[in-house]
Amino acid sequence: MGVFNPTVAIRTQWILANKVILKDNFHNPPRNIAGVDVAYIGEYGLGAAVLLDYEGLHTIDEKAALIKVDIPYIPTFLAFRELPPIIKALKRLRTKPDIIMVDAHGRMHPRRCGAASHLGVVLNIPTIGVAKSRLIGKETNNGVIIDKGEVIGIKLDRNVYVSIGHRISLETAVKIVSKTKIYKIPEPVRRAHNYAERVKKLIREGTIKIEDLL
DNA sequence: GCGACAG
DNA sequence: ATCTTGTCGC
Repeated sequence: MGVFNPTVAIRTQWILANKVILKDNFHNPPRNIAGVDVAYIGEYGLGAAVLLDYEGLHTIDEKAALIKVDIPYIPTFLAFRELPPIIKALKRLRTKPDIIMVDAHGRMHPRRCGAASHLGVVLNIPTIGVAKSRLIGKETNNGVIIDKGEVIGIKLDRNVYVSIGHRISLETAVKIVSKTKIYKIPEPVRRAHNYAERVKKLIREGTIKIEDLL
């Protein structure tokens, strides 16, 4: 594990948080939407990016990428560990996504810079954060998540947290998540997760060589 | 100081 | 996240 500097990381997050656009800033509805996720194979992080058409939610493209991960998982600093493999996989998609759904929190973060927001600002692409558990904030009876008097996200169903990533309003983010939700986990991130597991299995079986995804 | 803590 | 098989049920 390489060294990780929390002080620098915190400073970076505040800077990026201030660049987040909290209103809709993209062609709505989008033509397509991408889902991203990361699986682990030893010292490698396997980034997965799946692109679907927003209309029928059909898979248009799916790409994977491996990269060595030397940063440990530390709550509130997930982006520094998972974004490298995710960005590498995204760059392999044949089409640039209109919007990206990330398997993590966005604004629902102590410094308002969860991995979803971090990714959106760095790539300047609209993003939405979808997590399966809470990181911060308190929930009101109606599913609204609040932190320091600020609405930072919404809780759907049982354990599906939605927050904006970048260039989108919370209202629109919730609408998009709801529209792409067939099962508990919305399709973009669900497919990215399944794809990552599928590739991971092929690697373990030897069908795919690690070098081919580096 | 104590408890919480995305994946 | 990961270690791991089958099994019960719609």
